[in-house]
Amino acid sequence: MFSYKDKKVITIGIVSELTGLSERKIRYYEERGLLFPERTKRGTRVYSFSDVEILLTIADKREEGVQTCEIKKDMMNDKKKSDVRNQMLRGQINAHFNIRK
Amino acid sequence: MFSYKDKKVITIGIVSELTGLSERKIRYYEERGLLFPERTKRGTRVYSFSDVEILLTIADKREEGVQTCEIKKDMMNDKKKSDVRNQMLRGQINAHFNIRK
DNA sequence: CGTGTAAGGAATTCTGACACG
DNA sequence: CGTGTAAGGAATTCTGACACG
Repeated sequence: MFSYKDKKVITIGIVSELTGLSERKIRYYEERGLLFPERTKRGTRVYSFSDVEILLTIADKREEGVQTCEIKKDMMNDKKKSDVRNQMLRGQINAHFNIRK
Repeated sequence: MFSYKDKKVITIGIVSELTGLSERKIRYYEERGLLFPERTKRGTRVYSFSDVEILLTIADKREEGVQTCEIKKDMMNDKKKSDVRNQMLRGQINAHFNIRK
């Protein structure tokens, strides 16, 4: 359920190299609620590979001129869809096991 | 072929938290040739999740009193074995495709 | 709105060395 | 051999703000 992909261990400097985005931009997108890094004890932001992927998506949309609030809506929608998908999957699994019972 | 697990993106402070090992130990095990972090442009060491796993293995062995050179030999052996395994697998795949041809 | 930058402080990382054993 | 520590410097990260637009 929890893989390396979601483990928050990458500091902002590395994320900046990985994405080509300035630290300013990365912090700003967080401020806008587009991603949620964790913090180390001392307050340094740490990101996951998933966060890096999100940032790359944001970078693409920004290049197209899409505003951060629009990007956020899109991401919420994608999340909803995948939530629905997960619910359906769970339903199917339940159905499967009910038949077998 | 190349996954998040092998991507070198974690700085030594985070690795230290993740493994419970002091930075001194982590650098020393590198000096002994047990793992090979990369460096950022500015010279900071960066590690992968694989490196973190290696360090946890080292920590276990060190607790048992095994010396670093012994640990290194073991790791070389394990590597050889998995190399052999990979060769065998490749052989099987080739055989499979030869039959189909 | 989105992003750059200068500012000052606090925490990080690096290397080479001394210490103990 | 394996690890701690103090030392000094260089690079990182953080926040709040001013700037432009």
